[in-house]
Amino acid sequence: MGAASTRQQIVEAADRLFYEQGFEATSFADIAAAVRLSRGNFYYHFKTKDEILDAVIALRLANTGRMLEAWEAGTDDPAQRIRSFIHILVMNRAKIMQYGCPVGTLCNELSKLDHVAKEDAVRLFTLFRDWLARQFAALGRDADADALAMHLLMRSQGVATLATAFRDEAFIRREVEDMGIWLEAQRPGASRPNHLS
Amino acid sequence: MGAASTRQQIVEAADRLFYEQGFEATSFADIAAAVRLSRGNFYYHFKTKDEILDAVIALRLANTGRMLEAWEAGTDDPAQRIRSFIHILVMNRAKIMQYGCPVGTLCNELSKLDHVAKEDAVRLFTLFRDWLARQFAALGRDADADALAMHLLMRSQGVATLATAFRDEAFIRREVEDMGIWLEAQRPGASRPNHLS
DNA sequence: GACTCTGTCGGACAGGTGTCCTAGAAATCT
DNA sequence: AGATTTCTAGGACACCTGTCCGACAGAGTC
Repeated sequence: MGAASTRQQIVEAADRLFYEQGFEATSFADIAAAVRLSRGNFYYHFKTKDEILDAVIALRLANTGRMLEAWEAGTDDPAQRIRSFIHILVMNRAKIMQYGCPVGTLCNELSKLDHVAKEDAVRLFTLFRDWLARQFAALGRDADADALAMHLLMRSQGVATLATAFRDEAFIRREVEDMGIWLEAQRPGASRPNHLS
Repeated sequence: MGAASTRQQIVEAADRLFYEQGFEATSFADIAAAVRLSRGNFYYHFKTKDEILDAVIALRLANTGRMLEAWEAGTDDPAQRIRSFIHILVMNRAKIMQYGCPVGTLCNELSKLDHVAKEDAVRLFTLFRDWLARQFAALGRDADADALAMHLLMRSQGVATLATAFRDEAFIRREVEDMGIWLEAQRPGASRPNHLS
């Protein structure tokens, strides 16, 4: 098993632990135990804990990018692509009810710690934001595409937070359905009492 | 200065620090320094860190309860009361853009830590939830009052999370305005394309 | 064979953690 | 006044943190 594989194992274990326990609450020892490696040996692969965090964020950025590309390749209908985004709330409901949204909770934690990697973590949000905005633009909502993207992002974040607090699966499904109805109302020409929703 | 006052000072400092830095990232030493007390002396007032957390949650529950009562006493119009709730996003925008929502971020952190006080923290959400549901019921939406309350809570949580990530005040104001429009559409008899929003 | 490079180990290091104790100051009561 | 309770200071305790080092095993190269 070469170095690349070990390094990758470390990053993947850190990715999972940072999500499930939080960045601060996860120690070198935790990650070492998960990969079954001696703690001191980490110094060879990563000089500091922040370096691991950078690697984890880079991994998440890559994974997210691939996911968005797959959604884009899956269909030509922008609305259908947006529905793919909405659907992750249902697909990942079990983990979300336990640990929240990986992006939102990480950004929150890094903000509180005033961590240097905070901006990097926000790039995960930006990835979704820009992708969603492109879909809304393709849907014919060029003028307010970014506002619509932020609105949808906001909804998914709010759903994740409350789902974690109340562990309420029915709530997730109800709000996801409502997001679908909202999305339908965004098609140009549809009757829209609200300027956003 | 008696014990009650010192104890209160400790809890208030812990309240602020838990909000700004997070529970895990705040040490006894941090709180001691903030109150200008010797670290070891904490044992007299609080046996463990969890006891401080309990006291902080109790303080927040009391403060929140008082705030809700004040909103209720301020006007007889349920819609106006709900607008008071929505308005805290604008009023506390500076702190929210830096540290997020005190309730949401605490619940997220305690969920990840699988902390015993998690349920107590959720009671802060429940306080808002039940209060909002009562207002929606008074507005004539008895059947789905709780769903509407959760929907509004979800929106405020989502706005807080994204506002922290992007530090975007215009986004807050735009979404707050949209929440006002949404609220107007919830009056019984108003035209509503969505079953919730 | 000797040599280098890569990867791993076990442990050392200084410093911080939550917790806990004891001695004494300060306030209160009789 | 003396006695008693309330509060505080300072530091000890064992443990854990992120960081870092020196020794060494194995593979590949000359």
